[in-house]
Amino acid sequence: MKRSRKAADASMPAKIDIRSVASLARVSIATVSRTINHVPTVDPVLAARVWKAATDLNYFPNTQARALVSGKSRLLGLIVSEITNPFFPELIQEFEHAAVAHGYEILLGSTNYETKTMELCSRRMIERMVDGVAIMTFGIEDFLLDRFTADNIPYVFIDPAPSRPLNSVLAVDYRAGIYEGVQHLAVLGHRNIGFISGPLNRRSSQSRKAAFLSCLESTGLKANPDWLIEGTHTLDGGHDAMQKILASPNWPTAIMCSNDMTAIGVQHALFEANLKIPGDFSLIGFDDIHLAEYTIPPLTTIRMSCRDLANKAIENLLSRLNSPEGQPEDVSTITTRLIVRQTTGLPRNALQDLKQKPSRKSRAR
Amino acid sequence: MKRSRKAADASMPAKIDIRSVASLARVSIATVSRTINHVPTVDPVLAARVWKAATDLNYFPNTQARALVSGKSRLLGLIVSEITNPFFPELIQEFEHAAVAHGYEILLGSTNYETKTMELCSRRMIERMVDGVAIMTFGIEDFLLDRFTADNIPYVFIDPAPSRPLNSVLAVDYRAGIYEGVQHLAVLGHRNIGFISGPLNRRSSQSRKAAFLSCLESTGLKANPDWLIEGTHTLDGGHDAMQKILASPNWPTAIMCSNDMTAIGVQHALFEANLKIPGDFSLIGFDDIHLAEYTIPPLTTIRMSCRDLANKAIENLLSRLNSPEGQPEDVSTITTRLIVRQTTGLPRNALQDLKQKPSRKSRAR
DNA sequence: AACTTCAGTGTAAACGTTTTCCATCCGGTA
DNA sequence: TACCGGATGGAAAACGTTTACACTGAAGTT
Repeated sequence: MKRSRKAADASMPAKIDIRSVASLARVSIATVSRTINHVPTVDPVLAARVWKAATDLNYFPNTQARALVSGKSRLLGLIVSEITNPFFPELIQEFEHAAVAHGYEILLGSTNYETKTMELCSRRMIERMVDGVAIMTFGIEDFLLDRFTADNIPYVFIDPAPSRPLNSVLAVDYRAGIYEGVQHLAVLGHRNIGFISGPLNRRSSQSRKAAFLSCLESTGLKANPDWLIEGTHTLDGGHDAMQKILASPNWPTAIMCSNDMTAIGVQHALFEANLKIPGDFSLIGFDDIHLAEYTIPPLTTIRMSCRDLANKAIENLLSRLNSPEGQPEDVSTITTRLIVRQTTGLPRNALQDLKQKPSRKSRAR
Repeated sequence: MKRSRKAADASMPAKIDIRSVASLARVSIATVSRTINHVPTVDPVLAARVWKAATDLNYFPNTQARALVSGKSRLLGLIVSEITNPFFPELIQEFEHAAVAHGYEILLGSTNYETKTMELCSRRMIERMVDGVAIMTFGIEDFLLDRFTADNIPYVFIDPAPSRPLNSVLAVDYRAGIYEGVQHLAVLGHRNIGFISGPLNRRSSQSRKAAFLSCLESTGLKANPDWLIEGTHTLDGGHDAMQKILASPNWPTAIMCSNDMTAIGVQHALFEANLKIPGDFSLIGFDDIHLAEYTIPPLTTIRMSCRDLANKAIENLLSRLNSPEGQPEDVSTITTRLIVRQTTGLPRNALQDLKQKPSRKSRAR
């Protein structure tokens, strides 16, 4: 009665805890703890007995108890936008890989772009005492960040949060890749380029759009509002956005998308409309998910290395975790670059134009 | 000195725990606990004070401590094969949705088809004291199952594990959908059908292959070993498998795939070889991931509803969790069915054959 | 008026670990 | 022989909760 809250009926297998191991190995629980934590001062003979007992009993230490007393959960939080966008599984996999390499596990949260869900995710991270958290999605509310700070949990953003310390941001150089993309199109002869963004309540969507606009300008091209569509970073979003562009009075000759899923949606809208890629429209995606190689035709896209992203995030978190006081680590930068495949080509009617007004080509330079 | 292990320097924000809430609300910690756990007997006046204090302090209860003492983590484990196969994120999302609806969170594990990783995942599940676990991937070693049993953790499989209790299996009726698929092809006139399986060390891969073979037979068709390829359930695997088939002396006129990613890989191999779908080859996938609607052309496939799968798994786990002693729940069955899109059509040379030997068509019936 | 109930509250034990501190043991030295 | 110091092991406190139990009043019953 004393031992257990529930009546322990004989048929029930005995609980396997540190005490069972200790008694089987004929040592104290302290010695068991020291042994499995590889404290060097324990006598090899006892250690051997402990290991034998532990494996015989199939003993797994209880992480919750461990975390509770040590104050370290060896858990890293990862909050992403949407697990069904293949970019994130790839990121998650890299993140997990890097985490495990450093002896951590990950606790995953997916916000589905909802503020409420984001709050729930953050709560979970705190309740489960993560040692650090990587926020790979849009704006988190300040009171949650304050709560992280109060619990001394370092966090890292994928994009500049203006109000927050510099050592907690992972700066992505969207401009590099997007500039390459715009240049690539311009060189092919495209002058009219549309852009389908992600949901604009996300900082990273805004950044990508802003980068596009700025690159357009520095290439000497003008944006047409009809071709600047807010998408949702989903297949359906890309499809619908392209239909809107097709419904506009003039058509661009090329489309850039804020992510690859959008681009695949665009491909499909064009397929339905019986328009050819790159014959009728050139298309550039963003992210370079594995699938991009496998679309028909394979997608020209801008690569943002999720391995880089994951490694830099973990590195940042870990260094702040282990250092005395979150010193101002230099800001990590993630670069992006164009991967040319088969969805970009000469603009529609390029040959025809060439024949009719041969002067234009030379004028364009 | 007594209060804290580390010297508590004044600059450090005070820990927010149940005690802080209790003292701010001027009640005992028991009352705080009862309030936040919605025990009905607490005086509304005090409850109000507690809630106010909790929100003022931004208090989140520590899940680890909670789990430790109550013996319930309110965590459900989910072990999948491979997070980068889009079927699984869709499944995970459904699973999480259903779990949250019942007040549970999920702990995710991804095995990448490696036995070692599977063991690590299972360990984590046990160490973190999950209340139940759904195993949506291939064979787990017996000693791990025994450990689950020892800890009184109910588990559920996606496929019959012969040696295990019936109430822990989720039986998928692969045959229903595959039969529809084979029939569909046969009616179109296909007599030579290839099959690209998943990795055959997985029970569910074996089941799908066996179902295909059996359906082929009952349709009166014969299997050709050259067209029975073991794939990997990945894009690359599908691509490579199709190349093998193209290298064989005779070509089938249709291909069925054990999952959609494989089918997309096949599409790409055919694109590279400049062969048309469904003109040269008809193609059927399996799973019906969201992407299947978006391939070019859209993929005919066999739907296995991951919502069904997730809901049934959770239902099963929960009912065994709450019932006195794991009573023999009736086995849940998941059905599959054909979704016809645009990758299936008449066999290659069908019209030609028709012209040349009109008798064949009638003989075929 | 003296019991019984009972709702509502607080105290303290438990959960399974880690970690501090102290006791013991050993060999070596004076 | 007595003493010291360095290993090494064990007892017990601590982590932040839940929950069994005991206690308090007030209300209802005789």
